[in-house]
Order: sequence, then C-alpha cells, then structure tokens
Amino acid sequence: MESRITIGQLAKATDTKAVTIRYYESAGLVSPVTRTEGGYRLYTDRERDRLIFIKRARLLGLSLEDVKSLLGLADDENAPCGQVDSIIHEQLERVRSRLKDLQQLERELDRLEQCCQADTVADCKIIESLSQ
Amino acid sequence: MESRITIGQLAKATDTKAVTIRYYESAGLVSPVTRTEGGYRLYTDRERDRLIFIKRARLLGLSLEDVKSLLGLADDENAPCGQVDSIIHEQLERVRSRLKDLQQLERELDRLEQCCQADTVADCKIIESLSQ
DNA sequence: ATGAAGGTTCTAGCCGCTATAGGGTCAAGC
DNA sequence: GCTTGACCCTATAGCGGCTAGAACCTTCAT
Repeated sequence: MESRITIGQLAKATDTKAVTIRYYESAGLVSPVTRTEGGYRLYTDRERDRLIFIKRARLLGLSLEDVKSLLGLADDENAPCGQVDSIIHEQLERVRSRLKDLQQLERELDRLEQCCQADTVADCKIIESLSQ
Repeated sequence: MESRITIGQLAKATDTKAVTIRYYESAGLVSPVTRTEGGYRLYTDRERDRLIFIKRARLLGLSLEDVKSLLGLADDENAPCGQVDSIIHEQLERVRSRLKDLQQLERELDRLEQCCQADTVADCKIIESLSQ
C-alpha cells in the first residue's frame, strides 16, 4: 500500500523547498497524484523519486527545460538513448566554455589585484586600468 | 569645445546598446548631461569614458552594484584604495569558487558521458545514475 | 472547540538586460 | 514649408529559477 505525503513532507524528504516544488509543478516537471478535499497536494514515492532525479540533474547545471526532456525520456524505456547523450554532451560543452571564460577572468582579476599598492584612488592602478 | 552626442552615437562608440545605456541610467550608473528640447538625451566624452569603464568592469564579471561603487570611488581622487582592492578581491574569490564548482561539474558530466553505450533508455547508465 | 502548524493562491521581486508597442523628434532633401 | 526616414522617447512585459509576502484555508492534536 502506497503512502501519500503532503508537500511539506516531500520537501523534507528531498531537501527542496515547498515553494520550489510548486514552481516545478507550474513548469510541468512534477505534479501531485491527487489532492485532499481541502485542496492539499498529495504525493507518492514516484514523485519523490522524480524530485530526486530533478535535484541531481539540476546539480549538473542542467536547465529545467533539459531536466524536463530527460524526465520525458526516462519515462519511456524504449526511447533512444542518443537524446540523453546529447543533452549531457551539450551541457559538458557549455560547462567547458564557461570554464575557459572563468579561467581568463581569474587571470585578469589576479593581475589586477597584484598591481595596486597605492593608498588613494588617485594612484590606483586598478581604477587606471579600468579607465584605460 | 565639447561635442554632444545622442544615445545612438554613444551606443556605437562604446559598443553598448541604447536600451542598455538607458537601463544603466535607471540603475544610477550614467546620466546624460542634458537633453534636447524634444527630450533626446545628450552625452559628452565624460559619459563615454564612464561607459567604457562600466564595460570593462562588467567583463570582469562585476555586478552593477559593484560597478556603481567603483565609479563612485573613481570619482573621488582621495578615496582610499582599499575599497577598490576589496571589491576586486571578493570578485576573485567568487570566480575561484565558481571555478571549483564548474571543474567538479565537468568531471561529473565527463564521467556520465563516457559511461553510456546503450541504445535505449532502459539500459542507459545516465538515466540510471540520475535516478540512483 | 481551539490553536498551532502547515497548506492554498496570487502577486511581486531579484539580476541584467531584451523586446515590443505606440508614439514623438530631428535633419536633410525637395 | 513639408515630407521622409532614421532616430529617439516612455512604458510595460518577459527571460530563468527561484524567493518573499499577503491574505486566507485545512488539518490534526489537545
């Protein structure tokens, strides 16, 4: 017999805020199986698993749109795996591109930080560098 | 004699969109020196320099709030340089922290990408890994 | 029956823009 | 002087992924 839990219990079980769960619902990612007469959302283990899935995927930096696609694919055992691969692959490319940008930024900020030994803005090489 | 330019000319000169310049104005970063009778914004070299400053600072990933602080400091020759340093330093720390996160993400995504040789979702290790 | 804890919807805000609508202004050519 | 077309104006809404708040309703233990 499956137990039904409220949004607060689901939130606790998945370390996700209740508002966020409702937001995911509005984005079409996860819905309650039913509601109480008073309108409280009720969930089962299936939704808990789904939320854990979402959480993991979000930790990989995937957009909610990508997560939604993955959930759709996961629901269909016969779906071709290629689409899953390409979502992951594209994310990897985005991450690598962002890494490059950030490494460049780090170098630049590090250089800037080194170069200022002044007391006042008048002699500050950082301000000078930004003003060129 | 200083020449006055319109927002479009300023936009071209600084490679910033006119809408963005107006947005910066609403955020208190840069204002026109005056307006035409018809209400057109007019700028001088000073504003052009200010926009170039903003652009450079934004390329370092600084928030508009930080840029605003830097502009304020840059305006005062006698301001102590320490505040400038700390804005840069904190940004460097943020960048380094983000770099760590992204490197972790890259490893994880790379691992995921390697591990799936399946045809369908039923055997897909990626989906499995996300579902645990 | 009551009160606390938790639930509901709706709206607005965050950042840094971008897009759209519906208008007004400017300078040049006729 | 008039028209044209490029440019400008304000105001509003949207993006993503939440978060916060108001005003109200439900549930459950006592």
